[in-house]
Amino acid sequence: MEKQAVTIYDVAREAGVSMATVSRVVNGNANVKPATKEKVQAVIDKLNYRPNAIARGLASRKTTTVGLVVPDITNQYFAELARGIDDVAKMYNYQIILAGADESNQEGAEVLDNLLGKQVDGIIFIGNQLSDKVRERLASVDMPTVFAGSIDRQGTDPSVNINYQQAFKEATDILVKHGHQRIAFISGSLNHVINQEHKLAGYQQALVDAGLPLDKALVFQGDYSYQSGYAMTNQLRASKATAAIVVNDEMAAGLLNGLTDSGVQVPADFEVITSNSSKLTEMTRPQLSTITQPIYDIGAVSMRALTKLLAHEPLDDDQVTLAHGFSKRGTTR
Amino acid sequence: MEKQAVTIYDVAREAGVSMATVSRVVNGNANVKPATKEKVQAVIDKLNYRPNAIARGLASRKTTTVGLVVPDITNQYFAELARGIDDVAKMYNYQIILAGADESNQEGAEVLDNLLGKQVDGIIFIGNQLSDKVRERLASVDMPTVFAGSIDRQGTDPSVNINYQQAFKEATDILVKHGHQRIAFISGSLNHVINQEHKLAGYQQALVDAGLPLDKALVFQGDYSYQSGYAMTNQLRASKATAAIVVNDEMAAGLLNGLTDSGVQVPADFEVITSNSSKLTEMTRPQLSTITQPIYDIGAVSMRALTKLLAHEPLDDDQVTLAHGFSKRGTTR
DNA sequence: CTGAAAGCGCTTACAG
DNA sequence: CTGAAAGCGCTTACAG
Repeated sequence: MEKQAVTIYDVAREAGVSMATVSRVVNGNANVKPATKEKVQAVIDKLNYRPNAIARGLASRKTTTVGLVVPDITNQYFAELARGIDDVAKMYNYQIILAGADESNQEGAEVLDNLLGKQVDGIIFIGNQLSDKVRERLASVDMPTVFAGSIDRQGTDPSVNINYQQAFKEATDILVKHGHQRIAFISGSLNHVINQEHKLAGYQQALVDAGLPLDKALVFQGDYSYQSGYAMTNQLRASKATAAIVVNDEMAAGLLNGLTDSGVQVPADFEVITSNSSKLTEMTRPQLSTITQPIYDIGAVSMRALTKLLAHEPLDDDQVTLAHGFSKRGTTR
Repeated sequence: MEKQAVTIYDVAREAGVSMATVSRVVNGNANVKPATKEKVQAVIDKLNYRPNAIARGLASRKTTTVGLVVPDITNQYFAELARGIDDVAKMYNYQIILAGADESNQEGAEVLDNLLGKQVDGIIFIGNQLSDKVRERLASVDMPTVFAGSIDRQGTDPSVNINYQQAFKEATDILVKHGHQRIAFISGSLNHVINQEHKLAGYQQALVDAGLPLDKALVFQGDYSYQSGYAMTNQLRASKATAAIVVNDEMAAGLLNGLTDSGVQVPADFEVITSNSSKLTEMTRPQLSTITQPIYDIGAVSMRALTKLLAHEPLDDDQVTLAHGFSKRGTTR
């Protein structure tokens, strides 16, 4: 089908040199006489030679390809991370293989196997939770891996995140200062380490510091979707909560609209803080007050870290923590 | 770095057969005695053998990899298309290489070259407009290509879309019926064929049918972003328009919020219809009335078409048109 | 600075 | 039904 146009052999013959020399020119190897280099380069241009990355990958055992494991690319947070990753990958001449891995089923391991079969040089993991199966498999092949905006139970691999616990504590503090006695925590599954050990922990710390009780009836688990946020509205109202802090923007948007639809005035009667500062936070009305995090940068820094790993350069910092902030918008007073 | 665990040679030796036989078993070739097959499979399982896709790709000249060219994965419309594409790709055991190609600069050609270097079997193109440079390059290599939710000037490659012209005509008809005399058309660049020849054409047709004048002052060009929609507000008001139809949801969300912020009541004083029915249309307040299109399916059908192309199976239909509809929500009366 | 040759891990005719 | 061998298009020591 594809007409494998010109090979390294063609340019070697045409330029009157060996394949090895062509290879050196293509790869920018210094040990080539300038005149030779020019001659070869001319032929390359003339023949419009483009090296076959597959052959190169087989011979060198490096594919300049990295796998991006991501549960759902239509999620704004993940998509913005992916954008940062892809941009930096491009800079360093890596390609991204998308590995959509729905976290709710067991396809993660299969997806990973496919990636390994493709001989990716490394992996970037985005997601709420790494399944045990996947972690096991990952460990067994010792593939360079970076976690972007994601927390692994083990914490042995490099990662880039904000300090979720601190950010959630601060956000909860704001609600506490506004006098709320019953503040809800709207989470994804609490089996996800990032929720249980980081975000929930920050929320609880703020309550404890304020002398408020920890009431389990104020902790809700959704599935990160707009719908699950919307569907939570009645339960939330029944809990007598007067404010909520939400772990992701899609659920927060759903919740906000649910509240509004059931006649609750936000922020007058109920305050909401979300936590990803994705594009969505500007689109709702009122706009969502949010913990701010540099999502694009988290992705970019993660990919940069992976390129270092692959080049065997030292990482200044294994567990990078970027700065977070808070943006007061329309859902807080 | 990577320990290339076991090769086909290892399992051949262990199973007491030739590499060729192992290859046949792995590829499900029928010409293997059941007993042999079992024996080999047992060794494969025992050694946990996973074929090296790179070597396979080199030998067979097929990589089971397709390139996905997409301008911005953080755009909801594109992301939902990508999701459909990726899901079907997974079913047919294809991997997706993400090729982010900002349409505003010239990196498209480079990105395509990278894809070709990686020996992808085919390409799915998502985007507002294919640059001439890219089209040229694409044509010169005759790579199987499918356009997903996207229009190419030539229209020679297979594509999956809705009937944009008809959809925009119908949507404009609705606004006409509501008595609007000045209906704005909020577009991306009019140099983009999909806008000029399809969406704008449908809008204009409705106006002509209704005996309304075509006023260029009512046609606006943004860059598809929320910000560009928001920034258009004042101009739009100055145009004396009382309704608008918008080519994508992010701009529509920006416009809606811009109108609301400047004290315009939507839909009482101004009606808005958007056209992608992405998740965003539910998140705004009021929720956006929208042309509905099966975005996920457009992606899925596109990828399915590509798999057929790659298997040299006939395509029932080269230019697939899926059904569209209209969903009345809060921004129309 | 340059070339000959082996090898990367597979698939694919070709024989039998 | 199975195997021996060539070949996919490169890179990489090794020599010189």
